Amino acid sequence: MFKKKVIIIEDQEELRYSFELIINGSDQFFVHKTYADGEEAVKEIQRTQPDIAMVDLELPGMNGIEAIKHIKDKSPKTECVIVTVYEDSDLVFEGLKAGAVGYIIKNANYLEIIRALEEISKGGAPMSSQIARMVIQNMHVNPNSPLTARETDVLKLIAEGKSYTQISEELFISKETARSHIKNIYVKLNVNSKSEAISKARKDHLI
Amino acid sequence: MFKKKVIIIEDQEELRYSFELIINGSDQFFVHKTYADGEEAVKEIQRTQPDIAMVDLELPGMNGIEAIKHIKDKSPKTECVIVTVYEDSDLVFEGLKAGAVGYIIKNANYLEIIRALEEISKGGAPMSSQIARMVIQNMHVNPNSPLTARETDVLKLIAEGKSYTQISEELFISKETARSHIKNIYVKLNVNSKSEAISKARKDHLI
DNA sequence: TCGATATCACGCATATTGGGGTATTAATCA
DNA sequence: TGATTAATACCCCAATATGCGTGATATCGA
Repeated sequence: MFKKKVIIIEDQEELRYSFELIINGSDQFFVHKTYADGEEAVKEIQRTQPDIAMVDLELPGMNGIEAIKHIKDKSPKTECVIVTVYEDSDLVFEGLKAGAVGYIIKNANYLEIIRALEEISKGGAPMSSQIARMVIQNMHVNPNSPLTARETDVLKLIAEGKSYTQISEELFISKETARSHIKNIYVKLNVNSKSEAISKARKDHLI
Repeated sequence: MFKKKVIIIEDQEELRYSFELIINGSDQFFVHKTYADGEEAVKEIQRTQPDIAMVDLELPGMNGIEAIKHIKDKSPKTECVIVTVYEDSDLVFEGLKAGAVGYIIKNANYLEIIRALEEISKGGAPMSSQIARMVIQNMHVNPNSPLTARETDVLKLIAEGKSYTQISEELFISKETARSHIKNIYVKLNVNSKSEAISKARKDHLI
């Protein structure tokens, strides 16, 4: 079995070196190269095509989020893992959205780092239960919706891009009834267009 | 320190009993009551107000998803944790959306169960790295968007519910230019309304 | 340097949507 | 039982969005 190729993007030299030592000490991974900034790593990414990129979020110049975006763009198979000191920052969240699959805290020990890389290798995602909670919270639907069940049905169809006519057909009601529901939805959500309703609904996790 | 109140909703008697034994054996949690179906648990939930509810997804009658929704509705402070045999089913995903904060597999051992409950207690979310990956995958943005940068800007504003006029104002372009971009977006996404564009964009994670 | 693509811009006809009303029925609840 | 709410349905008119056309400029890569 081949060792997986890892690159490290981390501006703190000490940390960079210690990660490198730990990873090169394992029998499943090896560090191909380390970088002190995102620019150079991104420049070479198409050639290097590493299996895993460990990316610090707080980088000088190009930040980690941007680096992750570029990496996933030019080398989609590379799995990015965030390296950060912060436990529950929005930055981590943004990094995950940009394409990272998990994160490692900076003072992780030998075992935690290797275990995280192993999890990535077998298709999992390393993250603390706190971050997991944050992510899950973000996908919860609001049980205290101001909308009625029927209005929620209609709103879901709006969010699927359906027209008045299509909505009325799918719910077996007249077009005018669909409109009535939609008008009520607009009043309750304090909006006045379908797109605004979708936006508000997503923001408030109503659907 | 008070012990946390736990209820168990699980139709398999053996499993129900073994969970109960394990949890009652801990010094941080106690089982207040166990249920073989969702209906009865939901009926009593307002009175019982447990700290944690362990909910099987494959229940006779009312399924686990519905049970979770009702529980979060009538006792929002109760943290629900999914109990299931399946590792990466859509059901788990639905359960998380409905309000669960994590999940436990049915053949988890003593330690895993207690650790999961502890994580919930301290505000985390217990889940396997596979489920975590699934959840994260679901929030990734697609780096291979067919849209240009400008079109993506426009699409984001559409998704925020902005009208042609508002979009043109925010981007300092004429209304007609905004329309041109939108027309191009519609062609590329193969849709013909703003709502449809939003729907497609979300499905394909373009924004 | 040619061709493709992105960006910007205008007009007109038609379709869809939104604002403001009104009204009936069934169910729920105080 | 009387009041309230949800769900259903219709009308008119104005505003907005969409379809189809046309065309200019700038940029980037073959």
